[in-house]
Amino acid sequence: MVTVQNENFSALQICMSGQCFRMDRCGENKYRLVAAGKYLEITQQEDKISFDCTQEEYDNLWNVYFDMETDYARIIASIDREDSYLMAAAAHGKGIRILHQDLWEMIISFIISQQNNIKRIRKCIEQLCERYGEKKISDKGVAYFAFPTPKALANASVDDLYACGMGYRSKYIYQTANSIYHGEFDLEKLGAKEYDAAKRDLLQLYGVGGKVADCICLFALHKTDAFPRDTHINKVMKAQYPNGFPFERYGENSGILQQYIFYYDLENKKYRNNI
DNA sequence: CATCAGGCGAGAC
DNA sequence: GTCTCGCCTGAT
Repeated sequence: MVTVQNENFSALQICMSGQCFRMDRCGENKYRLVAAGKYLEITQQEDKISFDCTQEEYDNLWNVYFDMETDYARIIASIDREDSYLMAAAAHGKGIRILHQDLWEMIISFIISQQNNIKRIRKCIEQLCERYGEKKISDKGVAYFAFPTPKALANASVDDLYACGMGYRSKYIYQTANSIYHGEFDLEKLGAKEYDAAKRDLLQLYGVGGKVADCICLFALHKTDAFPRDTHINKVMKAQYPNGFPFERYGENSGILQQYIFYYDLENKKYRNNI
């Protein structure tokens, strides 16, 4: 067990911010996650976070995965105090962090995410993992499925993927998995590139358009200047930033602010629906 | 029953 | 380059 203290970490907000589809709440203050082929449980009481793993695993994996060395309070402090919408959004989602997730997993996950809702995206991904991922048992004896390898998905037919509930995205997954598995698209070279170049490359993948490419850049390659625009963000931009979002001011932190806005809008919607 | 979900590709112009 | 259209599926 590794316990750390951080005021800008909320396991709940990370679950709900929609960047990670394989982390969820499993108890009052408990959360679980499958990432990097491993299963992790987290308990959080206010700013005290306990990771149920060895110190070595924390240092080598989760410390990076959860972006623990980045000072999110400083980023929030850089927000224009006269921008009351952004101030409120950041205050509300101050425990969100931009995760360092697996590139291949994010490519497939965000292809699935298009024209889809978060609940069903999660279901689709679990379906794929159960059918094509390796079954594993954690140190504590919990059974889980790792995310499928490129080989496993490349060997699935379009019909198989259709049967898994991927719908019209089946052909995208099929072709993208194959072009990656057969080395026609090289994942290795992407990380070193700048945001613009990485995005341009990702757009070559069948089923990856501008929004999905930005999500991959932000959540896997950690290009925090990527600013994914979905239907919700577009609505907010229109309502709150009719003259444009101040990208020049926020530069490489724009993507982090996008997550605060996305989560804030999501929460506001829930609140409105519960009246 | 229509509309909408964290869009995208294809084709028309 | 910009616009329109069709698309799996489940929830509301």
